[in-house]
Amino acid sequence: MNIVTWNVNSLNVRLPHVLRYLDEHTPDVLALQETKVPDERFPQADIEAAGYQVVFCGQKTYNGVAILSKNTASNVQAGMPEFDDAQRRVLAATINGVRIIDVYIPNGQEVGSEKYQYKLRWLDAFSAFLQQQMQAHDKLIVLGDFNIAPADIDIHDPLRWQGKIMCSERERAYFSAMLNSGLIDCVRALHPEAGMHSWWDYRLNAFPRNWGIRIDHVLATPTLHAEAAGVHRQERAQERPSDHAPVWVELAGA
DNA sequence: ATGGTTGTACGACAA
Repeated sequence: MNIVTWNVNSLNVRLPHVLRYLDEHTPDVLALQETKVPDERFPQADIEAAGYQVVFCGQKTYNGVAILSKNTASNVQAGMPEFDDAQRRVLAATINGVRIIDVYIPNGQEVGSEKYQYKLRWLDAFSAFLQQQMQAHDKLIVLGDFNIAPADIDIHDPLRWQGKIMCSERERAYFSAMLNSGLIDCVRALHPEAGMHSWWDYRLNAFPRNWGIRIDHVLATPTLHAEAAGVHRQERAQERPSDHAPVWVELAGA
């Protein structure tokens, strides 16, 4: 199974990019974040015309997640049952016998801010939700925009970013806990080298300078046997691109 | 230089 995560930063703007990507790469599953589309206006027909099924959970202006797949999704769950949240950031579904959890983890804005506190509360809830999901499913993938750079090797300029949002010790501790629970960071496991960035700021000419950070991740149970992974960074070089590139993983165990 | 760009929506705010 080939699975991809992509923060598209508005599906209204990026629908043509997504349709072309599906045509070029034909992934089995594509998890999107920041669709910024209410459910009643989701472009379901366009995606189905491309040969994909889709489940989605969105809202106006902010957030929003969707899972596109060749095969049917079952046991679809929007949001975390134990965490009442107006922000649409979680969508779980079972596809090809694999539990897939699509996440858009809060950005947090700045360490110490109110939004940072929300990010930490949100991560507390997600940790509990993930633990429950892992107990229920032997084959599980959690993927999406984590807004966490797990280690200094994931940052173009670690000194500049030290202790900043997405790099603070408290945020990284949540990521480490997911690995300690038995999940594998597929891209890092297959690519120990630096430079596997997934996000480049629109500002400061960051992409041409390769001032990137690795904050989009695919974590999988060892039962899924990730055998190849990478970043489709050419998508960041397209006309009117998202500020994130797709991150893909090929799994032999599903 | 603590800079600047994009999306949403039409003025800020989020990222």
